Amino acid sequence: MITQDPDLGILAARLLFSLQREVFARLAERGHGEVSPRHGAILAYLDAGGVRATELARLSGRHKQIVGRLVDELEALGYVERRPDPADRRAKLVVPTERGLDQQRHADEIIADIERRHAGTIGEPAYAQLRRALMAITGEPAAGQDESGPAPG
Amino acid sequence: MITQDPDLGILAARLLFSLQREVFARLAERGHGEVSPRHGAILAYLDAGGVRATELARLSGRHKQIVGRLVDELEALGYVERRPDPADRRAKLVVPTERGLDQQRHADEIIADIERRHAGTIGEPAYAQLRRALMAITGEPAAGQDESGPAPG
DNA sequence: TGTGATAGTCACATTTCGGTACTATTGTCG
DNA sequence: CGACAATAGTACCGAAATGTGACTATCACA
Repeated sequence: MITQDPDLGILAARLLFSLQREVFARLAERGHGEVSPRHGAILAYLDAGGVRATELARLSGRHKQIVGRLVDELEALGYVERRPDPADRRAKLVVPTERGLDQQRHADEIIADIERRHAGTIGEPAYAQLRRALMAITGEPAAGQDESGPAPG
Repeated sequence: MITQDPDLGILAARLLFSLQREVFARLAERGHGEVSPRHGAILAYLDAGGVRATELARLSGRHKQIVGRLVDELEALGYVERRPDPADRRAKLVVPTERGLDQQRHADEIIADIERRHAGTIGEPAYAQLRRALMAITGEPAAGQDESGPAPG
């Protein structure tokens, strides 16, 4: 419970928030200072082919109203646009713009850089195994809330 | 970016939020349904000897006003109490009550159970190494915000 | 064709958060 | 010893984020 032997929740919180801090700070240096970690829940799941809002809500674990609002903001900032889904006239596809794709490329680079640094800290094989272990443990997208709330006790 | 090859942020978010969901759901079944993940930032760092609010703010990465409010709530719920710090008359120690200690014991059990399950999934040695790797990578408490904000893109 | 379910949005209330300002106390430096 | 900057904690207030319920349009299926 103490810093000496932190529980899994503390470790996960540290991992997530230190990553968020660094990613968005470095994104800001590269001309993407208007997106906040809040938008990450959307940005992280964008696909060039477009994704439905409902699917984004499912993946990110947020309510669809919140997804709608985040998409509004990203649309106003020029990161995504809404296009009608040819397969379903009720639905709209959230598609990244050129700026959105640029953000995605930068975010990928930054995260890759961070991952390289971690690999350097604990060794390539250990890092590769960490990644595999995390993927095995966290099977599917978190269903409840995906992006907020404190660490468990 | 896609579920197939999720980035580190997505993995960290899944790990944290799935853990939070389960821990607090199971705490609710054990008579601790009034504490929410928000309180986790405090509960996770409580110590029977008492911790100063400023220290809790530093550990959890939250503003001291927020820590004050969370402590207010936990105090009203009977989980902690404020005692004057004999070493500094400005400061107060946040000390867990018997109920707070009970919550801590339950939370520890639940987390231990989850960790056992994970160890069963990927194997004891792999899980032990996962834990070591996480501790090595996440050196000190997250400085910025510790407990909220979406996943990075 | 009719019925229930789904995609998305609007509007409202509630909760949560961040910044400024303030008091009390401490430590430090002349 | 006395002044002054720094720290611990709190109160207040506006801003931001979230959650709920209701509504329209469209789809799927019987």
